[in-house]
Amino acid sequence: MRRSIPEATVARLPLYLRALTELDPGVGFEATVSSERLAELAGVNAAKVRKDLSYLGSYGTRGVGYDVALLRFQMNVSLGLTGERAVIIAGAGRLGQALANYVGFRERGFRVVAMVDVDPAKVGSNLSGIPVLAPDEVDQLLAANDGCIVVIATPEDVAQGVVDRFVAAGASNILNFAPGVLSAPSEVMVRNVDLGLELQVLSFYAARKEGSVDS
Amino acid sequence: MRRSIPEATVARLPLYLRALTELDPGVGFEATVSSERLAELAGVNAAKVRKDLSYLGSYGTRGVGYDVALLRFQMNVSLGLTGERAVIIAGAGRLGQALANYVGFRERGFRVVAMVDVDPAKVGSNLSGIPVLAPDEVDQLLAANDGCIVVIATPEDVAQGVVDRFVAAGASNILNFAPGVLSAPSEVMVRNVDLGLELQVLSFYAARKEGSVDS
DNA sequence: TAGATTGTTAATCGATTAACAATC
DNA sequence: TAGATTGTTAATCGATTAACAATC
Repeated sequence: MRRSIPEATVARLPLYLRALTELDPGVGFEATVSSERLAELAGVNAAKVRKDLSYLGSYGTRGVGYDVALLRFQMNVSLGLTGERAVIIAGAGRLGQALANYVGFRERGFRVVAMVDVDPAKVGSNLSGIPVLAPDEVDQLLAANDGCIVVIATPEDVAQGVVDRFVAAGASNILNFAPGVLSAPSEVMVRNVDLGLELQVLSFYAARKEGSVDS
Repeated sequence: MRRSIPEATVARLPLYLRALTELDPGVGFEATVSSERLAELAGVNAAKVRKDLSYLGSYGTRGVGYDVALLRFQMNVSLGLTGERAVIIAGAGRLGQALANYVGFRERGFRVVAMVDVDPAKVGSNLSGIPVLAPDEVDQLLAANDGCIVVIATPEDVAQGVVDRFVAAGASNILNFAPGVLSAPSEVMVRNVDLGLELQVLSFYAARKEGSVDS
């Protein structure tokens, strides 16, 4: 029975992986790293690093530190990044296409295998080498890509319907770019990236700075 | 002396604004709303709603609820959304262009006034009606757009330099899409959206589901 | 052995939520 | 007045961090 890892910890694992990747560029460059140094690279507290890493197992050596290559490997295992992971993008509009071509995905071991769109003018074509499929091919697509991640890049008003369709086809990991609250069964992991919300939060702080000039 | 509002609360204000906007579609449709109902629409706890809203001031009436139109207006004031707010996008690549055309920004009162790029082939042109400027026009651009938000959509390796340049020109609110830890003076608000990180977090949960099948 | 650093416990902190007095 | 619902206090919860025993 595995302990469950706090979501806040999970969200920091990619930061540690990035730091480890920077430390491990060649052969025997920096063999070990302390929690202190790793914390500095990831921009967090050293105690937090040790606590987070202890959830993954005991990969450090007291008095020495963490073996960079080993920890990096284990981190990849924990994050399920040992092979290539398939990504399917719902919505082949501007955002969908930008995401499909985002090099940051490929660099991190993700492969966009298909886009799905309702537009008959797009279906059947290849956009930057990525095939565009019709919605009625979703079942087949999901069956062929076990453990894939579905990215929702459709207009807001159809997002819930699209999610329902993908969940029915077996999707269980969703990254949603459409604004608004989506509902999905609790065993389906949904992460939301709301670009408008991010701007509104920044607008709040911008307004605050303006406000404090006078009064 | 204003109380400072917790960041977690600030991040929820846009959710409340969205809910209020749904409730307020015409004249006298739903005049008031209870914290209970608002909580349901925003997908949070009712006590949290009341606590969050109390930071903005006392806009409710005991026994009655919140006046939808009034609260919506005050929310817009708090979020600095009473006028149009300028957005400047650094990087006119695929992601930058997708963001520049993202309708969700315009719908929420943001206006992309310019993109900035180093590519001489793009500088001076209009991409979807948005002018592309050269880096040496940044000072002028920032001076002309007080309280603007700068979006970093450049490659990772130049992001820090771009941030430094914009901060020197007076930018104080940054939405960063480049992976990695950016440094900026503490008075500059930086929010990070790391698309690769989001996928890695989902990959973690996907791996977990696979793992629990066997073993 | 002495110095360094992990892994973990215990203390601290902040955010969430329940409860309720205030009051419409 | 009775019922409803806010605004706020106090209790709870979980996450962060300091501290230190274990141990290389």
